[in-house]
Amino acid sequence: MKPATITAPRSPDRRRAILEAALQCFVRRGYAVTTIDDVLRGSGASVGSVYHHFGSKERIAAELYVEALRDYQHGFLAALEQARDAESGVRGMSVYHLGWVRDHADQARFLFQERPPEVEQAAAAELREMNRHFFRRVQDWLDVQVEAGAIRPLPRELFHVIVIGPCQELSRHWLAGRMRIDIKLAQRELGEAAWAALRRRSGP
Amino acid sequence: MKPATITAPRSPDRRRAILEAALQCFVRRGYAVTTIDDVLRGSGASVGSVYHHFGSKERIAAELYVEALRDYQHGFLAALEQARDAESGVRGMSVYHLGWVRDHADQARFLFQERPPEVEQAAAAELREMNRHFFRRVQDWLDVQVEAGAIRPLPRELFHVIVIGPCQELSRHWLAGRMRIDIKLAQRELGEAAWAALRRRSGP
Amino acid sequence: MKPATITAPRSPDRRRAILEAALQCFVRRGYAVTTIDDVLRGSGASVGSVYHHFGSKERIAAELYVEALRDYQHGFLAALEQARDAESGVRGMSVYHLGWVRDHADQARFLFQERPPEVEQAAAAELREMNRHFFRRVQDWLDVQVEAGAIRPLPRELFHVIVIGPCQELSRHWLAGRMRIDIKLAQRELGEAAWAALRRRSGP
Amino acid sequence: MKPATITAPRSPDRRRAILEAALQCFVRRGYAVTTIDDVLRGSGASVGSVYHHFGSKERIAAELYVEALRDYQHGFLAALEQARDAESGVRGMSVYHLGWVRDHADQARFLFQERPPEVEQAAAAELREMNRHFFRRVQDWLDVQVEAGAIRPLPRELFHVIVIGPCQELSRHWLAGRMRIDIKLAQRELGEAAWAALRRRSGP
DNA sequence: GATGAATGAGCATTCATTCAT
DNA sequence: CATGAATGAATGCTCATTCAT
Repeated sequence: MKPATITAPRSPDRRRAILEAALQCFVRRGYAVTTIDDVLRGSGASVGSVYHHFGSKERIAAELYVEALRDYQHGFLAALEQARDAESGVRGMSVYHLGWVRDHADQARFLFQERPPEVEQAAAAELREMNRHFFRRVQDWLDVQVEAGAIRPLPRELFHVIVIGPCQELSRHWLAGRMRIDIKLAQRELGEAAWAALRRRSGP
Repeated sequence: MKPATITAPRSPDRRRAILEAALQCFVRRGYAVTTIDDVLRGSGASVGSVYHHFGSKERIAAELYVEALRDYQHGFLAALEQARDAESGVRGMSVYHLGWVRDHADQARFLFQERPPEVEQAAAAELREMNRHFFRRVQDWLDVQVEAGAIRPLPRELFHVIVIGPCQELSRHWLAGRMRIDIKLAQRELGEAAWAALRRRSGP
Repeated sequence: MKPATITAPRSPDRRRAILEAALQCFVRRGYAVTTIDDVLRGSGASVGSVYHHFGSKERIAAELYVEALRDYQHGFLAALEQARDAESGVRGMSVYHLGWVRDHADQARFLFQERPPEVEQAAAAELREMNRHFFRRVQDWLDVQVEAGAIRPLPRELFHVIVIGPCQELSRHWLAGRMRIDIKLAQRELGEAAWAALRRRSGP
Repeated sequence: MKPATITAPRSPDRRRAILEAALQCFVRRGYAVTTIDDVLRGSGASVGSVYHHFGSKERIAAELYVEALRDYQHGFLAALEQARDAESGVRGMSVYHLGWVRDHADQARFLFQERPPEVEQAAAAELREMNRHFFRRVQDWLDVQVEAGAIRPLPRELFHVIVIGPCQELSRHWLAGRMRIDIKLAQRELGEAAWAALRRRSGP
């Protein structure tokens, strides 16, 4: 008599294992240089299994890419849209970005450090849709704040660049292990810097 | 095992031609994906010649990397050290970075977008030395300004990140052709943003 | 980067076919000068298949080397240990050596004529073990005969050299086709010579 | 005023240096695996210089081969032909062979361990002539001894093999560093063994 | 779903050799 | 005589992918 343990379906575990091993490899050695064999060794799967589930190396990467980006954007919008005012919104972006990077280091490495063109291309359709939606909502929020006079008018490209740029730069160094800094401190200071750079200044 | 046929035109610029072709390739297709053959076709050199001069694909890239970084850092320090005051120094960094990127687009693409680990490693010794010197001098300048009360005290890592981060982020998008913006405008606005974020604020 | 076309006949003897083709090549042209392509043509396998099974050219050779040596040593010990007395033991070694060479000409060529250092090194661990066991057992036999007064005492290194040396020298010439001689005759005469050189002589 | 030192011609030194470096390389790494570049590094010569003097890698080796063999054979015949009787002749061969090997270790390694077919072929004409002369004279000596009843009649191939085989086998092990033995002892014992194997035995 | 042997185009690199200076 | 840049065929090996079991 078998005990009543419910045997979980193999397949989802396999997929997960493969994705996780692949992420490790992409992030440690780089996508272009990672071989399917590396992924096999890391996941315990067989070649056949990998190709059964994903069909190609590109598509493994594409799946990881989309998954990570979706998670990042989802949280970003949630944080932004529940902000009470312009200042907490702007500061919140820095806080969110750095927090997400800290909590999803490998996904962040893959998303922000590597951008293998083949992969972006393989995920292009889905990416386009996601980005369109994401940037529209960020822009909507921004337009409201500018109209309300809380944020100074700026070409929209610069807005994103001013807020996220420092976070990204810091993230890159931090993720590469080239910079040891307290993330909480960075969240505060980069939020402060972003707000200082964007807020509407009345006086001189 | 039998040898070549006819020795080709002895060009004193073989090295240069190879470096330039390689840069083009690395930047268009990516380092990992560029083949020596691509470089051959681009430069008109023969395999043997490439290996005679550089010894490996890595070392071609390393040479390009060091060369580009040296040029960037040299100009950066020159701009910084001839600045009259803190404000023009800070604004000057944004101006310099974006200007250098615009004027050396391919070198910038290679330096800032691609960072193949093998290449960094191949150039590691030289890089370490260059970076040590560079950051010491930047830091020295910064210490003076902070001491003089012109710039607010900040962990040194954040300083660089706040000034260069937005420029880098914008550069990346611009170099990737994903953003069309007037560089002069960006120089002004990102300089403004950086200065707003760093200057010592007296009142609220 | 796109893959193969049609999977070829799944032969359980792929390994064997590769080993045999490789032996032919190594022996005809020399190990260093044999190309993987030669082995491919000789075996009908594909590059991938060869590397799937062996991993490197060296390891193909190492496997052949160990296999041949094992066979040689196994038979040698069997012959030695079933010899009735010292004389038949000593004569038997010459007989065995020359017989084995005649019956395994290509393996002998590989084992005794070529000794590519890379190959010995690739098989080093296994070889060391085999040789230790082999020489211990030969030495044990010899010690008994010397103690019994049938063979004159000699530094152990010289014993082997006196018995096998002439066989080896003859084998080399014979295998290289530089000497045409009746092996049976050589077995008798070299056995005779070895015995004459080793037996304990009573009178002057 | 220059001092009266006679400046020796450069060329012979260069040739020597190249030959010596080549011998080292051939012997340490193997002929097939030695590159012209190895020889350059070892000799301080330039590619051009090597090709000026020798014309090809093969011909460097051929020259070394012939030179070594000539020296070996010359001494061998001298020793043989000044022997007073059969016994001292036979013993003398072992003594000479082992002595030459000890005194010309690298040349011996090249001559006896490596026999790259290309090299033998490149020197074929000269070799044929040398060997013909050498073996004729050895045979002549032998015929005399057999006719005089001092040495038992044997197929001529076996004669050489019985005398030189043990020396060769020992030399190989000794040259490879696999055997540490006193050469004087070996000379005596292998000479003894050879004589025991060849002398005409009167009684049973 | 899983497995792993088989495939072969493609790649980085080596190396003997030539020849203009 | 010496030098070393240039040549390019050849080589060992990798790797994404297929497919019979």
